[in-house]
Amino acid sequence: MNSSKTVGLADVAREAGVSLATASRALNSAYGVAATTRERVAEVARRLEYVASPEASRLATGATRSVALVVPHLDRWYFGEMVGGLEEVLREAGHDVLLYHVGDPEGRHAFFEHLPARRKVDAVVVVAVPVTDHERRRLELMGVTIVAAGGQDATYPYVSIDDAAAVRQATEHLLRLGHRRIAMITAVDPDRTDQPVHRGRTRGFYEAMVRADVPVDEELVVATTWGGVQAAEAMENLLSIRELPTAVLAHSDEMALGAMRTIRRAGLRVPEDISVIGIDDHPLAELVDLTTVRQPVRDQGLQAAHLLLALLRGQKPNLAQKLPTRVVVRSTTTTAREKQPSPAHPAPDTTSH
Amino acid sequence: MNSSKTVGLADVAREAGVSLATASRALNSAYGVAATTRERVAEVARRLEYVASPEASRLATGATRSVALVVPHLDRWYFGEMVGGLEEVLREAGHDVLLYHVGDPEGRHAFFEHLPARRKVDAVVVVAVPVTDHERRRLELMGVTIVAAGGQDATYPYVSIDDAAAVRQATEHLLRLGHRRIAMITAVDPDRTDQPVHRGRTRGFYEAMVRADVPVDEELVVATTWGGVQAAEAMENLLSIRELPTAVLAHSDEMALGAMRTIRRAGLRVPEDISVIGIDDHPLAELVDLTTVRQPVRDQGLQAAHLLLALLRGQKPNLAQKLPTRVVVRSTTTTAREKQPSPAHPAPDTTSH
DNA sequence: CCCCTTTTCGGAAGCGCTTCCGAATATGAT
DNA sequence: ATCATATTCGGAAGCGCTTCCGAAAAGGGG
Repeated sequence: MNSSKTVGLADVAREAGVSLATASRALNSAYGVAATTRERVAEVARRLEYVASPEASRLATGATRSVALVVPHLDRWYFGEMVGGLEEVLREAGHDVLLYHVGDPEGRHAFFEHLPARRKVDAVVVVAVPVTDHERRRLELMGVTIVAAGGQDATYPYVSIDDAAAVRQATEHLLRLGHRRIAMITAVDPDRTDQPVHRGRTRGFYEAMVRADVPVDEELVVATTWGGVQAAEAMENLLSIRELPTAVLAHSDEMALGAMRTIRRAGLRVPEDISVIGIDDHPLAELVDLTTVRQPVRDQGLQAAHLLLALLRGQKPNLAQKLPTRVVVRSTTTTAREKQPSPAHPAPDTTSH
Repeated sequence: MNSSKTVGLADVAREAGVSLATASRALNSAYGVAATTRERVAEVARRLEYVASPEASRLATGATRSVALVVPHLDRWYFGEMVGGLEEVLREAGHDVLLYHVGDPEGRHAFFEHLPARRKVDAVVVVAVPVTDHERRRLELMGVTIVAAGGQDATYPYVSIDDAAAVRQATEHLLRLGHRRIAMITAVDPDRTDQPVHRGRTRGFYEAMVRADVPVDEELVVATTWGGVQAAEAMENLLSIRELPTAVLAHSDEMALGAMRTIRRAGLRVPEDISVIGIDDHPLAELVDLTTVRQPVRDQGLQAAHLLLALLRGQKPNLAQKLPTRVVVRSTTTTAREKQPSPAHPAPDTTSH
C-alpha cells in the first residue's frame, strides 16, 4: 500500500551533495548558506517530493506549530462559522488545528482534568466558553498562550462583540418603532449554573430602556437556555401574561424563531401583533425575513487567530477587541400596534401552575 | 510564564529507581515488566503529573495517532454536525483530530497539491467531498487509510445515507397527498463542474415518479447550487411557468426555506397553494414547521469514525454503510389543491430574457 | 544442590531533524 | 602579498521516547 520508502532529509542532502546540517539550513532558509547551495537543495527537495517529518522537527525545536481549538458545540452555526475563521488564518500561517469538543459537563471535566492537548500545542483558543477559576488554573498548567474568541470572557486576550451594545441596538430599534412593552427572552448557559443569564446582553437591554426612560416590566423578561424550542416554551409564558408585549427581543436568531412559532400557533401575527427581533444574523434569518442584529462571527474568528499569531510572535497586539454589530431590518418588526389583539385561538395553557 | 521544567520520562525513571527502558515499558503496560514495578512507576508518574511527549513517541514508533478531517464547509449545519460525531469517537479512542478546510477551488487545490497533512496523520476522512481522480491519486500519496463520511462517494469505505431513497420518500409523500405536478430544485456542487447535479437525489425522484406512473414535466426540475438564496431564485423561475406546480421538493432544508420565501413573496400560501418539502431535518426546520426527510447526520459521523478505527485495527468492517432516512411530516405539505391559484401579487419578473 | 528455562530489567541504538561550534575557504583592507 | 574578518559548511550532540538484545535474577525439575 505504502509506496516506496519515504524520503528523508538525509536523502535530499546526499542527492544535493551537502551535509545534513546544510540541507536543513537551506530548507529552512536560515542564514548562513550560499544562495546557490540553497537553490540546489531546494530543487532536489522538490524533485524528490520531500516533506519534513513534523515529529522530528518538533522534537528538535520544541515548537509544535499547532494550536488547539476548544469548542462547546459543533452543531450550531455560530461555532462552525467561528471555527472556520480561526482555521483559515491558522492554517495559512502554517499551523495545525486540533479540535477539542467539550460539550456536556462530563466532556468538559474530562478535558480540563486530562488536558489531552498538553504538550501538543503552542496555544489554545477557547471559543465562546466561559471558564471557571478552576478550569483556568488547569489550563495554565499547559503553559501556553491562550486567547478567547467570542463569548463574554475577559480572562484572556479576546476578540468578541460588545454584547451590551448589540442588545442596546436591538432595543433601540424597537423603541424607535414606538414599542414600550418589550419582552426579552434571555439565554443562560446550561453548563454554567453560577452565572444565571447572559450578563452583557441583559445589561444592554436595561441600559437602553432607562436611557429612553421606559420602565421595564420584570414580568416581560424571561430566561431560558439557548435553543429554539426552549425559547418557544418561554414565549408561551410570555403569552400568558395579562397585558401582552408588543415586541420581543430574543438573545439569538434560533430563539427568535422559536418565539415566532409560538406566537403564530397562538393565532397572533408577526409582526402586526408582536414584533420579533433576534441576534446573530444566522444565514437562515434572511430566508425567513427575520429582523436581527448582525454580528460578524467569521471575522471574530479571523481576528482572534491574528491576535493569537501576534502573541506567539511576541508582539504586543490589542488584547481586547470588540467588533461592531448593526441591526438588519427585515420584516418581523414593525410599528407598535395600538390596542391589545384578540387571539384567534387562545394561547396554550400555561396559566399558572 | 512556564511553570518549572516539564517532567520527562527520565525523571520518572530516576524517581522510581528503574531504567528508562523499564519506565517506558511500565507506562505502556507492555509485556515484560513485573506487576509491582509497573505499579510503582505508574504511581510516580501520576505524582509527578508526567505526560509523555507525543512528538518523541511518535518519532520513535512511527504512528501519529491522529487523523485528518477534510471538510468543504464549516459554516453549514450538516458539516458541523458531522464533524461533531467524528470528533467524539475519534477523541475517545485517543486520537487527535486535525481539521482541514478545503472550501473554494484554490483552497481545495492547495490542499491536494501540498498535502499539508502528509506525515502528520494515520488516516484521513473526507466528509461529503467528492474527490476527482486526480485528487484521489494525490491523496493516496499519503499512504494512509481513507474513509468517506456522508456525501455520494463510493471511492472509499464510507457511511452515508441512501440519497435516492431519501428523495424517493419525499416524492412518495407528495404523491400520496395527491400531488402530480411536483417540482424539484436540485442541488449542484459548485466545485464540481463535471458532475452537474446530485445524481442520487435526482435519480430517486425519477424512480418514484415512474413507479407511480406519473409523468415528470422536465420544466419543473431546475438546478442550482446549495444555499437558500440560490434556491429562492430557482423558485422564481418555477413560478414563471404557465401551469404552476402544486408541490416542490428541495434537496435541502435551506433550499426549501428559500423556495418558501419566494412563494410567499409572490402572494401564494404554503402549503395551501404549494406544498414544500426539504431534506435534512435541519434543527431550524422544526421551528419553521417544515416537512422534511430526516437524515441522521451525527450518526453518520459516529459510524464513519468507528469504521475508520476498525480499519486501523486491521479488522474487516462493513465497507459500505447506508443509514436510514424517514420523512418528518410537519405543516408545509398538504393535499394537492384542485385549481390554479391566482397570485395576489404577480410573480417577480422572470418571464424570458 | 545443580543446570536449564523463564522473567525482569538495563544498555544502547536509533527515530529524523535542528543547531552549536569550529574548520575551511573566501573576501577585503592595507 | 598579508592578515583580519566574514561567509559557508560539516561534525556531532542532542530533542524524549521506544525497543532490540543480552545480562542478571528468579523459578523449577531432577
